[in-house]
Amino acid sequence: MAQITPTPIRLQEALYELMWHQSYGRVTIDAICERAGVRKGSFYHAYPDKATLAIEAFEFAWKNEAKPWLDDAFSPSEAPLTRLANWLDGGLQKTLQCQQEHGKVYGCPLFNVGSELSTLEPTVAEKVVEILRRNRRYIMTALRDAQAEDLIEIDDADEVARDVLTLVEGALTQARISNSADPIRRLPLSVGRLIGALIPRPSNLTVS
Amino acid sequence: MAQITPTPIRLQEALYELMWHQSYGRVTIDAICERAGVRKGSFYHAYPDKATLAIEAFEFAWKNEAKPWLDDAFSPSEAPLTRLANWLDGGLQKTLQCQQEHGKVYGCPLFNVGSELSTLEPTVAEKVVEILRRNRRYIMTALRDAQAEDLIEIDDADEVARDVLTLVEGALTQARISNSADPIRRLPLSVGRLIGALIPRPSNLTVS
DNA sequence: ACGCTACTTGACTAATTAGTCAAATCAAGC
DNA sequence: GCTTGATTTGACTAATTAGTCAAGTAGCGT
Repeated sequence: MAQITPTPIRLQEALYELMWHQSYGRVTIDAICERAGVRKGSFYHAYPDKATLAIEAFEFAWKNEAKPWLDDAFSPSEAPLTRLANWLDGGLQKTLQCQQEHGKVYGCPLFNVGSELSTLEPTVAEKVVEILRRNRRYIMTALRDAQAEDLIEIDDADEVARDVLTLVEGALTQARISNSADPIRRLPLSVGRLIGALIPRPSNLTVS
Repeated sequence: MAQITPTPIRLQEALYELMWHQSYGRVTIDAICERAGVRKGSFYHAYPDKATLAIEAFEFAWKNEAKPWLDDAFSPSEAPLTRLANWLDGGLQKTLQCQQEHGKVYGCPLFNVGSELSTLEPTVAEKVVEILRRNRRYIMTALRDAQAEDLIEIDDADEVARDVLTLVEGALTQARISNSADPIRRLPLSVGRLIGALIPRPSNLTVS
């Protein structure tokens, strides 16, 4: 078959979406193959197991979705706190769009799957930690700039960046559990409280 | 067999610990029965399915573990911010003890399982939401008292209580994913930042 | 056109798992 | 001690699932 997209990529996309919408454990190899339009033999030709595929799926999603989005939202061309606003607003918009389409709030696949697999598939959990760390760098940079421009007063940008990410991921998980976007809607105020400043309105109104 | 503990309770305890240490999806009925020392027929005599058992397991754990602990930590006999300190420190101590025993940090079963099941078993997720709400009330009460005693300055105790719980649950999940108690260790400072006050030392040094 | 390699297919096995059920056992009242 | 109802047991079925493999096919360089 002359597939438009190569098999490994289709498998990555299939597992990524399935485990985000359901859970890692609930997704069978058969389900991945069905969604990817591929037979099981091809799966095992491309990957030795589900965990290996999951790791590549996360990396693929980072490179093709998360990173471009974050690079845009956290562009140094914007004022530091506006970057945070763009990021939070972008997440909310994505959530609302997804909610309209599927009737569900799915939260953050990294956090969901990472928490599910930490004790069962350490290699996947390690990948999650790595990507979360990449996320944190964006926040830290913005906070440092905000501090340098006297927009906020914090002692340790790294520590506060951890807290911001923790709060945001916590809210995304709350949103998933309660199937409601409200915890995400509240985030600008909440993050503002945490860093001791008002998060402005976002500048960037595009949604992918 | 004259079991010391009745079968339903043993099943609840078995599933609770297994799904906390592993994940809900990974735990089979057989595994529950084995750990409870009970045959599968008895399981189906006591419960129609795993989800129903999970809901009762959460309620059981609330009544017998969480509530007594929270009632103690958040006792109005203590100063409001000391209550928060007791709560956070108690969680850390539990985590460290568990880490010493099993070599793993498991985080919060409510949040882990809630996030895993929100799209798959809504009834279980609803139970999780309910118990999280109970948790929030303790925080809210302490914050109101702190506000009344001019220890903190917040506009809406309910909103801030949500943020505190979100931050704490987020940190517990981070701790699970990275298998490290550090995110929990940081919590007094982080929560202090969020409510704009220094969390004092805990008064209560007992660990169950 | 030929041959080589990489990929795909479908049919297969073995193992796990949820769920059922009739028979056996227990506990409690009489 | 007997009866009755609740509980437990172990053996069973049917379905799902991971993983294998020999044979087939497509694509590419020559």
